[in-house]
Amino acid sequence: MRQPIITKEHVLTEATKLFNTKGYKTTSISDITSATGYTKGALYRHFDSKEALEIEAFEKMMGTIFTIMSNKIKAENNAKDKLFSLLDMFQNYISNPYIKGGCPLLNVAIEMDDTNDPLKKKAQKALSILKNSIITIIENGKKYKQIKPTVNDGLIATIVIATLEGGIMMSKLQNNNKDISDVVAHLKNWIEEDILT
Amino acid sequence: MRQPIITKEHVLTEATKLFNTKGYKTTSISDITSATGYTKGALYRHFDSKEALEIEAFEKMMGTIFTIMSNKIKAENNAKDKLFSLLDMFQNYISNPYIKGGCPLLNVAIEMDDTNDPLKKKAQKALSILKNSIITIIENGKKYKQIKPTVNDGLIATIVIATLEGGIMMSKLQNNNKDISDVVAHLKNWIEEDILT
DNA sequence: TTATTTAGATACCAATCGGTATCTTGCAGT
DNA sequence: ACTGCAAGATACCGATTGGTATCTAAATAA
Repeated sequence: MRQPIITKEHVLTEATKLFNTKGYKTTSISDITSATGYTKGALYRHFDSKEALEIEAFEKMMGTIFTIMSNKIKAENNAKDKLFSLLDMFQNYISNPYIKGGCPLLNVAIEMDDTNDPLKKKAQKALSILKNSIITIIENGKKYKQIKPTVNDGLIATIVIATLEGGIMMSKLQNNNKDISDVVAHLKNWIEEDILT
Repeated sequence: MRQPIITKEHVLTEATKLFNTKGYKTTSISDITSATGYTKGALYRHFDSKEALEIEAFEKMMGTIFTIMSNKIKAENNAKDKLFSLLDMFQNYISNPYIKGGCPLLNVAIEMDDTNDPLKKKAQKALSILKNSIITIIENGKKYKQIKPTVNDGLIATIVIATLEGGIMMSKLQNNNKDISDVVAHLKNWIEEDILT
């Protein structure tokens, strides 16, 4: 049975796991072929190059995360619950990740930051989407008097993202849940005391 | 003129730069030899393997940073100034780094987190040293009534480190100083309002 | 001055890298 | 049933990987 769509999806899925755990440049084509059981010929029929596969894998991961995130945010009806559900998502991600290997954005940011690799631009874009969704929550929260009108939207988004990503790094390095939990608890506290009305 | 000590130092310095920018596993021996002008024969006389060189390079970087950090902390004589000098150090690091390529601890943590590479243990150790130096500042600050006796030392250290490392990631990804500056300003604010007496 | 040690250069190794050209074969359309 | 296309396998390419064995020559000790 030859099922090209399934084949492509299978390759993409396995490549995704490998890139996010081993790293993009340190994952070889043969790592992917031996993980899928398909050959190089099959892989290169569906993807123009390793670089194209890397990009598609990253975008798939971020697409998955942003879709889930968007649904969780929409499911809540006030700024506090929206922000908290986003924080909970990051916390749960460590113990029960949709994709193994930690945050794909953080991984690409660190691997590509000193390069001109196309993935760097993709990561910049992803970070900007993440930041904007937090800013939007806060803006709407202000409109409905749930959030102090004086706070700086962009600054809050930056602090939240930086703290979460740093917490992920620490928990992953130490195979802990503690650091990300502590970080999320602290952010919730901070939001309650300094951000909400 | 043959100067083995200088040669080894030269190789180690160039390897350090390459590892911290390109990544450890993606930097090849020939990258290092062409950066130094020395040959593979010279390199392998001074280092048993690439892995040994990686470890020595990482420890050199962390040693440099911890030495500078320790001096800056010792130069201040109260908890607030000690903490602020540490924050300033991280902020200045982005615009004027001792070692190019961002925080060596963060880089290794992300590259090695899903591996059993010996560098992972080294990074765990480095994180623990960093965390303990913050904890020590806070403990001493409590002793001299500069810091609220109720605060949780370890938690503060975790929040500070996570936020700083996340800020570094964001600034490096976007070639900014803004994110790390915002993050440091926020941490200073937080320390003044919630931590100090 | 001569002998010994050793820093560093050169030349090689098998294994693997990303990529391509070619070939076989399963499947859809007629 | 036959034909044509495309999915996937196989075999190859030159370049590069980390590592080693050998050789030359500079520095040191006698």
